[in-house]
Amino acid sequence: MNFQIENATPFLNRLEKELNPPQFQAVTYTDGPLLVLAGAGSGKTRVITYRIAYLIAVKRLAPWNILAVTFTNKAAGEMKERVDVILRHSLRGLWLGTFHSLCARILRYDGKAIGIDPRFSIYDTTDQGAAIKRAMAVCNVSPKEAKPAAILAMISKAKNRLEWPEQFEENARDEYEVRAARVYKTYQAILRENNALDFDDLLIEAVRLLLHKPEVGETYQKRFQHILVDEYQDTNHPQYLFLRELAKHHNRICAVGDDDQSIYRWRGADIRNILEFERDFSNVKIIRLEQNYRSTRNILAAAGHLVQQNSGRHKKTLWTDKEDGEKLGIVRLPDEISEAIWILNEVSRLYTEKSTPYGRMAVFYRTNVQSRLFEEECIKRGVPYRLIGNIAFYERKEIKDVLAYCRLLINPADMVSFQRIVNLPKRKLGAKAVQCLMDYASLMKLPILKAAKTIREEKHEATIHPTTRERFYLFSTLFQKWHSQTKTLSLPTLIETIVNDCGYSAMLEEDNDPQSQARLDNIHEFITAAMQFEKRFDAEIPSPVDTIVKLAAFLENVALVSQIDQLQEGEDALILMTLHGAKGLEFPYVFIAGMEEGLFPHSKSLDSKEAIEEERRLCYVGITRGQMRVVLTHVESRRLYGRSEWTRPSRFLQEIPDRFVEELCWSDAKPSLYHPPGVMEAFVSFGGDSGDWRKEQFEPGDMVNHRSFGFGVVLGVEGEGGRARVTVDFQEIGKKTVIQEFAKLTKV
DNA sequence: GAGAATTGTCTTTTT
DNA sequence: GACAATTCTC
Repeated sequence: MNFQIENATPFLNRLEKELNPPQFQAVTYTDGPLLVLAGAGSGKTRVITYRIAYLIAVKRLAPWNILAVTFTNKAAGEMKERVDVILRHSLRGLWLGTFHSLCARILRYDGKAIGIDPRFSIYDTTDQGAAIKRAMAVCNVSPKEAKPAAILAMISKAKNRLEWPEQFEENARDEYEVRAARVYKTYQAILRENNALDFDDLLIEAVRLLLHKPEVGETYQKRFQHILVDEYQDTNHPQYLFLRELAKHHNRICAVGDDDQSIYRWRGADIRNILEFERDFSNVKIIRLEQNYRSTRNILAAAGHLVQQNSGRHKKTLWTDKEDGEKLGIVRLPDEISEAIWILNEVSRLYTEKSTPYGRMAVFYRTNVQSRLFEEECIKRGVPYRLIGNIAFYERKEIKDVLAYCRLLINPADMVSFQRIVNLPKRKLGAKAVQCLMDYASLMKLPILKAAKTIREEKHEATIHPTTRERFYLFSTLFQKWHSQTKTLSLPTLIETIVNDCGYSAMLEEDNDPQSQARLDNIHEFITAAMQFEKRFDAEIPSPVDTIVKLAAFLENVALVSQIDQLQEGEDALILMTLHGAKGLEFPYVFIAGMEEGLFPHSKSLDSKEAIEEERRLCYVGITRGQMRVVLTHVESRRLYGRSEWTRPSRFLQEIPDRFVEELCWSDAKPSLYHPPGVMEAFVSFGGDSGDWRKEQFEPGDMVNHRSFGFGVVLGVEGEGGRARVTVDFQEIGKKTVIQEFAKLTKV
């Protein structure tokens, strides 16, 4: 057995040296189900990776017998890498991936047993949208009486309860739900017709397979002697069932998580999974990891007191042997613009005065719209920044278009893809003709691409004009051609050929849209990704494989790997992201903006206790990302959705005991780290002498002087008096809008 | 079928 | 206020 390591003792010694006692126990306990309650910063990932290594190196397990599940592909990738580094041993056969990718894998191997064609497409949110709209049209439900997204949400919830359309119909309590049930049924029929599964289907079909085909289930149950799950607090019901079924035989499942960091209830995560783990599995051992290696005492205590307000949680007390550190800063500012200015002032200051690299600082906010001001402020000052988690690469239109071509090549029955590209670039195949063809295909039970090909010969089909039929035929021949080339072309060249042959690149080159070049670049990036994928693929599977198989594997990868790792290493940039995006990360300096009632906690969570508790956990997650210093900002009035409103400070601010907090207020005369010049100095004087700069009226054309921005010319004035917003073209830094009473402008 | 006008939406997000 | 999605108009 070539994966064995000759001598396990050095490895064991190393474990004892590098892990604290509870961590060591969590890595080496293998007698039964294990729940590791790992507080923030307690070395959770470490435990999982070392445990995998331990199982292979000491327990002599084949990688093949281990199943490790994570929530994101990024986490999966990092984990594999880390185990690689520890073991320096082949991990071939190790199943490590997300729930969705592992379920897809099982279904491709064994889905046949429950009637699933292994070539199925995976539909993402956009594809689902197209399918649901079609289903609604079929059922005569207009998008006005029910929003497609709302119906989809209902369906997804039903699926998470494992309710098939029939049961959903039975349980329907009113006319609306009865109709929703009909749409659900039709939607499922459409997916089946297109040989497609949506994300929820991947999970529930895998569960169905395991439950109803014991002979299939058994092989997996026997195979996976050890199962490891990360972020267990975020599992939903089908995921729980999936694990429970797979763990049946060996009963050795190790779940790692932190109920205090459960922040995805709104998308189906069931916190009860982690709270009731002991009930779900027999003879459970619980290990708590309570030593935090990340944050100072003040940060930890503040976060701990905050989250303590929540009911129904596993009790645990995090501790650290680090020093107290600085208190948490709380800053109150007049509006969201000064908030961005203030935070960026701090960032610049830390950068210049303390030589803190930008990459060691992060700004978190509750909603994505808040990011804009920070982004603008960064641009104005030339501070490099990295906006995390906006539009995913594979969500871009041009990429989805190319993907649709590829998918149709693999799965000729995929109507959603067909519909997307049949007239893109323009082929004079309008919506009506396409609809007729789709009806024809459904009627004849033909894959849509086959229908496009044969409709030319269909003499009885009078609804479609012969010329149009010819065009459909022409379209289908493209795919025939590509199919014949899959034997000779490499994966990237195949995709390139597709993009060129179908006229897509020509279309982009010809039009005058300034975005087109960027689109072309994105497509090239996509082809590069295909190239890299092929390289990896060839390394793992050395025997020659038809390109069509690689394409299928690549699409699978793309469908499940939503966004490429946006946090590039070695690049020094300020990190901007939502609090949700922050989970699992850490930064020496953390700013959390928008600590106001209605924003954080968000207005949509104010009327439910559970929702508020989730917001509180989110705040806990945010604060515990900080290693050295955490500053929370809130504003008096905030402009949201076009209107400006007065706000109240977030309740979370009051829930942190005073002794861990210092109010950083502008009237504090002593200059401190959190009391930068420029804008802040304006605040200082604000309380004291009322200089005439407050009353002064500026007009466009006035020459002015600013304490830190220097000389400039007024371009425009909005409003009156101290609150007026004055736009000035500064000599040094260019155009900028300042609020008169803080900017302390003087006429020259 | 393309471009203009209007309407509606505005939490978090992975798969 | 910003943006996307839909509907209207030619």
